[in-house]
Amino acid sequence: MDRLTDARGLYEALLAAHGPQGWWPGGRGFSLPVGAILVQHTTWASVERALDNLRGAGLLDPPALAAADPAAVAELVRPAGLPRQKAERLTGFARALVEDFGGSLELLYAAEPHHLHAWLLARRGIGRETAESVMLYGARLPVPVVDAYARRIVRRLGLAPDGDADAAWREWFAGQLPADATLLGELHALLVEHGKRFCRVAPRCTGCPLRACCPVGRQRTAGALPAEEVSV
DNA sequence: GTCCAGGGCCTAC
DNA sequence: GTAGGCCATGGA
Repeated sequence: MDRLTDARGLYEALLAAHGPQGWWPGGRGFSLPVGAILVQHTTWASVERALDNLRGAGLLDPPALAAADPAAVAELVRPAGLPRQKAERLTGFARALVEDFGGSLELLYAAEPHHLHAWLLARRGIGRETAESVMLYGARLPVPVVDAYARRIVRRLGLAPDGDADAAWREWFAGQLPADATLLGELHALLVEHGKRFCRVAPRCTGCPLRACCPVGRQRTAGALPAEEVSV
C-alpha cells in the first residue's frame, strides 16, 4: 500500500478495506437525532434496543416524547446506559423541537445551516460531534464529523494538521474532500469502524489494512511503541 | 475483573 | 482553555 498523504487517500483506503458502511440510509426520521443522543458513550447494538423500547411505547414521535415522563423514558433507554441523563436530554430535545419547529424535523433541517448548528448546540446533551452527525446524516449537509477516532487515526498516520484546534481539524477534512454529504457520511462511518477494529486507545494493529502506511502499525508489529503515539 | 464504547456537562485551576 | 470526574449499561 502506498503511503497515505491526505484525507482523500485515507477515505479510499478505508473504503477498500471495510466496504460501504451505509449508516442511517433512511436518514431523516425522528429516530436519527434520538439515536445520535442515545449512542453517546455506548455501542449501536445497545442503542437499537433502546430505540425498540421507545418505538414500542409510541415515543419515537416528537409530541409524544415531549410530553413523556423522563422517569418512564429512562426505563426505556436503560439498555443504552446513562438512563436518567439521556432521558432528560431526549425529552428536552423533543420539547424544543415542538416549541420551535412544531415538531417538524423537515422544518428544522430547512433552517439556514449556521442557525441549525447553533440551535442544535443550544440543546442540552448535544455537543459538536452530535450536532455534526445530525446535520450530516439528518439534514444531509456536507459537514465533516471530527470525533476521537478521526483524530486518533489521522494522528497515528502522521497526517494531523498543525495545531489541535477543532477548526484546524475541520479545515483539514473539509479542505481535502468534496462537499458531498454521502462521502462524508461514509468517511465518518469508516473511521469509526476502523477505529473500533484496529485503532483503539491501546493500539491493537494486528491485521490492520493500513499497517503498511501507518507508523504506529509498523512499530506495533515490530514491538515497541513511542509513548506519544500510544497516548493519542 | 478490567477496559471502553459512534460524548457532553460541570467544576476547578 | 483544559484537565479530570461524572454519568451507567453491556460486550469483549
